[in-house]
Amino acid sequence: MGRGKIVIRRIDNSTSRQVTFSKRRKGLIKKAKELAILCDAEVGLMIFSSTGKLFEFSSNSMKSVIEKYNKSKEGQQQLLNQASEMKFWQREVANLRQQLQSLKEHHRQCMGEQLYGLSVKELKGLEIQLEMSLQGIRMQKEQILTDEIEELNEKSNLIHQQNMELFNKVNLIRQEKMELLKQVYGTTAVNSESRNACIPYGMSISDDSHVPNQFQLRRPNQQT
Amino acid sequence: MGRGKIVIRRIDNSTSRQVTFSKRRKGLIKKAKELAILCDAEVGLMIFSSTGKLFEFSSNSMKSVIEKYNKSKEGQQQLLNQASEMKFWQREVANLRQQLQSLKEHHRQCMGEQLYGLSVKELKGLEIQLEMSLQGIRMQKEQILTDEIEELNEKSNLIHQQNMELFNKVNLIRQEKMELLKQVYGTTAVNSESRNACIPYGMSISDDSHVPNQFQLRRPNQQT
DNA sequence: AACTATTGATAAAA
DNA sequence: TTTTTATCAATAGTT
Repeated sequence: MGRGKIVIRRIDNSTSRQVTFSKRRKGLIKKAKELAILCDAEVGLMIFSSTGKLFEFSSNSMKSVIEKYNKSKEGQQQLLNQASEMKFWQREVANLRQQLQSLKEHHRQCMGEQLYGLSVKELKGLEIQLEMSLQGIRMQKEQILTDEIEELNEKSNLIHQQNMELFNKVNLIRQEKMELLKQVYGTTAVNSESRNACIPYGMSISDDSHVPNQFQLRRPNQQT
Repeated sequence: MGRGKIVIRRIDNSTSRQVTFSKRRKGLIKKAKELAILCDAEVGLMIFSSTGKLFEFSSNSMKSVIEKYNKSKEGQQQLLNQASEMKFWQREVANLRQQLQSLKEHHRQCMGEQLYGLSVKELKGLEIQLEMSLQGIRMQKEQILTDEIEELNEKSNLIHQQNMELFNKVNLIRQEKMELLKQVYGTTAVNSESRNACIPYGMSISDDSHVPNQFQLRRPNQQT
């Protein structure tokens, strides 16, 4: 049908191909429409050009045609698989919601709310549970505090030791200095200087504890 | 193209319609095929006869054509809707799982487990929370017990009252009987009978409480 | 299903 | 792209 017969193979000339596409596409859609009307058929036609542009015709809606197609190919096609997968996720959601709901309720009861429906026995169970929990928490708390105090004590001991060493060093140096002064000026001038002897804050030579006041913490085994 | 022109409307004659369907369907599919080859296009064609039988042509696979179609109609069509709905449910599942997870963890911490990462401050918070919960639970428990005791006391009072009434009735009847005996036999025979007077268990006439022993329960306001 | 007169589709050109 | 026009293909009605 045309000025000459053609063989059915890809048209090489791009322009010519485009023109033919336009004409034949129109014709195909027209014929599809006619078939649907004349023969009371349901037709769906999708055409993508080589550049990806979509042209379509459907006697009703393309959606219903595709649905019908998928239904017709029942059991093996994507749509049904998707449907069952969707059901799976929906069931999963329902299940999780229920779990969450019941856990929330239980948790609330543990927190002393919504107790109205519970029996004395159930309440007693909750009470015992909470007492045990409380005990665990208190033990943990005390453990942490104990550890902290121990650590602080060790630090304080270390610092005190350093302090004592420095103190001794200072006294040693002063003594050496006094010896030198004695050699230079004689004995009288030395005694007045000893009043300014270097003594750490809160510590006297007669103090036997050898621990400065600011580090005098309670020992762990003395606490509550 | 035929022996005569026709108008495009549903063919009334069933046989004629069937024949035309067969011819035009073949032609349509042929032309679709030609378009696909000549113009390097992707074509999908679905035809349902009025009796529901499916005829199809697709240049590649119908599945890929439908997928391409849906992708082309992005956001509005069924398949994508299904995909996005699926994504919604999957997100919902992930979300719920996380909620459940964190609630479980919190609950476990409330129950005195998995306390290793918590600070003293957090532990103190938990402790206070649990103490409050415990208080609530104990109050609820005691409320129930109090209510039960009150109810029992009311019941006991009622029963006791009935008991007293019956007791009085019995004594009245015995008195009447004694009067009758007195009239019949004189005074001597009567005294021996009075030893078997009907007295309720645990109750004597001199007992001022008027409450039988088995119902002597602690009053609610006397308890701990 | 086959035949054919006729119409409709379209290749090539503009 | 669309129109024109010469030709071929599709098919309506018939057998």
